[in-house]
Amino acid sequence: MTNDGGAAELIPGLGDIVPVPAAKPARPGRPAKPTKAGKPRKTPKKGVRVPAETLPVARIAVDVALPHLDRPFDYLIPAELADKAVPGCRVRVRFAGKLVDGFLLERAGESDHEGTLRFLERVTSPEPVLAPEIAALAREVADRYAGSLYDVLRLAIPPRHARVEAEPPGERLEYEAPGGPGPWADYPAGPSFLAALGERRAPRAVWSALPGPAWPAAMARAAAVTLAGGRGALVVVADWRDVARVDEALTAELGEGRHVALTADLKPSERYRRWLTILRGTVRVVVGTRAAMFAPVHDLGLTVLWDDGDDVHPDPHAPYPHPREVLALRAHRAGAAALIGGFTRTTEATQLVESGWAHALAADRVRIRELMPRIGPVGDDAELPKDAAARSARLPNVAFQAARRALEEGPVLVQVPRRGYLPALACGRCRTQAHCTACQGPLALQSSHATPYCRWCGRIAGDWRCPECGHIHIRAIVVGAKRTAEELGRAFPGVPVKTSGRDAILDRIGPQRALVVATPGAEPVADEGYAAALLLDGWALLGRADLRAGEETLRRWMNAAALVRPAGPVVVSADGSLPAVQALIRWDPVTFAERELAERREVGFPPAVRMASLTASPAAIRGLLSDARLPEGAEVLGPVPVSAPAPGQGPAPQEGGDPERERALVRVPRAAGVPLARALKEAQGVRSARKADEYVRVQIDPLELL
DNA sequence: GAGGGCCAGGTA
DNA sequence: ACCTGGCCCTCG
Repeated sequence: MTNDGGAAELIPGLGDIVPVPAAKPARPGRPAKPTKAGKPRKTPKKGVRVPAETLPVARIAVDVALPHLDRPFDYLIPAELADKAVPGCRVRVRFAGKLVDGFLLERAGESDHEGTLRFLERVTSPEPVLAPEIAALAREVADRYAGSLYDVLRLAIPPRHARVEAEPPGERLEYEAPGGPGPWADYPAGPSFLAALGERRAPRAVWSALPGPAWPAAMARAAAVTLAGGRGALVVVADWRDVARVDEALTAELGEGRHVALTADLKPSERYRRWLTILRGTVRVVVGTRAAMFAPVHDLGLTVLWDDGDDVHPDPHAPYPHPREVLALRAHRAGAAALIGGFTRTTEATQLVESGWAHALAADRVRIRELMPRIGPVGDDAELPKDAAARSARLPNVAFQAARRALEEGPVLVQVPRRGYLPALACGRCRTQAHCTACQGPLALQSSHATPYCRWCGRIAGDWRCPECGHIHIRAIVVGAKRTAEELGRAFPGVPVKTSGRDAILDRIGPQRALVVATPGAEPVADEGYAAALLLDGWALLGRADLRAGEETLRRWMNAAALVRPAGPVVVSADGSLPAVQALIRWDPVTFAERELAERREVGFPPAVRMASLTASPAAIRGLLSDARLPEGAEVLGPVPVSAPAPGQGPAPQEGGDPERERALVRVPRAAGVPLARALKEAQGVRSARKADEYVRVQIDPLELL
């Protein structure tokens, strides 16, 4: 900064005798290049290339990973590429001497770059794959998540498949208006929501879906009405099974050829083929998993997100954008409607309602009661059945009896938490989870120390005292289900046992009697609904040392319970006085989420605040933080050692993982989210420009706050 | 991240 | 006069 070329570099006193090369005045910070006398400026060796006659300057987003190079670079379009070099096309350019990929953002008449411009090396394909809407969206997403534009473009634009590109484009099919409100008749505000979609308005709703299998049809109807109004619709769901369900509903609603499904398991060619039909406007309705959030739907009129609390939604690639944020941004930018739906309510969606961004869209209580299952809790101290096999499966008697009766009528779902949850600390007497008195973070024990410490701020909690009962001893809650499908099978001899879990997920099952043992999120849909459901080991889910444990547990329970027939019995093994259990029993996730959000406001946790997590060695984290000009009110927690992988991400902690890796959290008021991202991005840029030794992983709004 | 210019200090 | 290494800056 002090060395800004020209006179500043001169030795005092010699300045007036040393000849100063003529500096380019317009560029402070860049020392003027003294062109050596007699040596002519280097000219490109390539054959004589001339720039295109009109708009010869191409602004290019270049594929370089460095944060400080995250800006467009200007190139000259050679005359022979003038027709192919259209905005949005893929190009190859020489950047810092190397050939790299890029996207042509726009063409311009001239450049404000002072130096000479290089020519584009080639146009990879004239297909304008980067639509202007997506380019602007990607920029905003990058800024929001402290990432770089190209990182987002990599997520947004699938790899090219040349042969597919050459195929003749299909034809756009017309679509007539659908029938009445369909499943939306069950919601008092449903018909007016649909009407607004049809009138090309932009209603935004957080939708509490009724239990049962009707939600894909409801989505399809909303998409159909949007399409009939002349606009496109984009639906994002968590996994391929939900994609298949919505796909089926869309086929029923729209007929063949008016929508596409995008999933990660498609072959690259098929994926690109389908994506191109969207890009080219042949098809304007899309359902897909998270990567579809960037699908370049023409005339976007509606974005839909299902089950926004599902932890598979955020993209695992930097900068880790969340579909809820991205779709909200898109809806906002495009003047499109937005629908965030699920059986439960996340605190984030609740925040959107409370801020006035979206309306709540729910059925009335009478209709909910007609369709919901009958839910009863059994606490830990519940009576065990007399049946020996059921005892060995540690199935509470109530659950055992309910399942036995229900098996007469159809399949019974048994939800068992996955193994490998993190151990949490709780009061030794009343089991209230132990929190840090300074920051409310979860307490943990490290094997070597006897005193618990806070996972977030690192404070030693030697003086812990239970806020509920005053007890001073802490114990570990042992988490992880030992029960197996085999054990349960023995309790119900003669009943076929099916399992659905991580490795082998069942999509759906028939109406025959069967015991279906599934881990949360992997429950198959029963064709005629389950006759009953047992939600086992609820305390293990609830006891997780995670900010979202309550919210997440309720989500998993309700997603399972929603698969049960109306009035079918659901037994949940958890203390009935717990708020999450109460919310389940009353089928009232909204009040629960509102309370949860109010509590987060009190203690300053997301989504009431914005957080960023920084993961690296302590030294690198400190380096980044000292470079970053954090916004007013920013508060740094930690760094503390990264203790274990996120729950649900794998069975056991990787022992021998880098002990140097630590994590710090930065929290700011919600309004300071973008300044925080900008500050961290800038600091990353400073570090990478000066070749900092180590990369710090920055994640905005991390899902896991352990 | 990589290549290049520039300076300093050392060497022929 | 020339070489070498390190630093720092730019990359269109």
